[in-house]
Amino acid sequence: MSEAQKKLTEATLTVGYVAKRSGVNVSTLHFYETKQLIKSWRNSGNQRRYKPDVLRRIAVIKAAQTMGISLSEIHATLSTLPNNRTPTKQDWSALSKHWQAQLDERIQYMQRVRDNIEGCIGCGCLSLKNCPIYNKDDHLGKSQNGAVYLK
Amino acid sequence: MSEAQKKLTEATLTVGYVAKRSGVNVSTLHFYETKQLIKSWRNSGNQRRYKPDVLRRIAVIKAAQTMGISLSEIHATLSTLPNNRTPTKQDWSALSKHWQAQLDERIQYMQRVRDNIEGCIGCGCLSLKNCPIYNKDDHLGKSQNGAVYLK
DNA sequence: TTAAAACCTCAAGTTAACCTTAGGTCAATA
DNA sequence: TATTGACCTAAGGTTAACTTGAGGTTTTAA
Repeated sequence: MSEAQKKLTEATLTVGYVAKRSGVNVSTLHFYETKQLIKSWRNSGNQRRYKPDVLRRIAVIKAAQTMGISLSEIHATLSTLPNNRTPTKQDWSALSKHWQAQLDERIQYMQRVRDNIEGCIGCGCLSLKNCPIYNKDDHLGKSQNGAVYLK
Repeated sequence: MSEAQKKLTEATLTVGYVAKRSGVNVSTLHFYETKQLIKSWRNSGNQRRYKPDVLRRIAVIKAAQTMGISLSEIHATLSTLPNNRTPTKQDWSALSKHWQAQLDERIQYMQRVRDNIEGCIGCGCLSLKNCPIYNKDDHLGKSQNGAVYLK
């Protein structure tokens, strides 16, 4: 299908509209594009145009960030989505399953921290060698640092 | 008297020793000092010397960071410790209680996210207005962003 | 005593995830 | 048609929490 036909048959969104609908800044959309988290094409005047499913994509990015997943991890996971077609509900569901598991791990780790923090602060394990908090035996400890932004 | 003996009798620690014992870099100790998280005095040659309780302080800082508490929050909490005497076990215990509560909140929030993420990704709340994840009604949502580093 | 190891300060670099600004172009509307 | 608002790029700024490097001093140990 030609570009012209696409525009006629599918709704195409401007960057300003997408920004308003998704609640992120235009600059963030630019930024996400450089990070290959979203994509767009250009109209004749070099302005960005988006397919509507970019909105869900952004929502997913934001949700994942809320879970403490970094943009690079998000990028990795998003790139498992089908490239040739608009993702289905099943596609998105699989993503959420993936992240749910990560989140479960993090929650368990936090619980362990919570349950040990007092003893740890009160104890004499100054070298941090025996501290249960520092002995993360699950692979959480080995994973690259994932910042959790709870804003 | 040798410096080694001094360490035994007066228990004053050098920056290198503290770094090794606590597992952080010397540069980090410098940095923490500029942030007023720890303190030291200088010997005649302008080198830092520490009281042994700096080790516990560092352990606490690290533990709090593990819980996702920012250095500025840690600074605020640490400054509630008595200034005039070495903190007792009770003092430290009070600190841990304080942070435990915060951690509980974060865990609950994460659980809410986990329990809602699939529905949220699958649902049509593209404006993010009705999404349970974005409607953090507890004061977690209003707090300054606290990065959780799970390295 | 003297060389190596440990310290010192100050400035600048690093990473993530954006935001801001400058200097222009494009598009919508009165 | 002309103006205003929306867009564009590229570079540089921001914050947190550190790290690295340069250039010089102090301590320790053989």
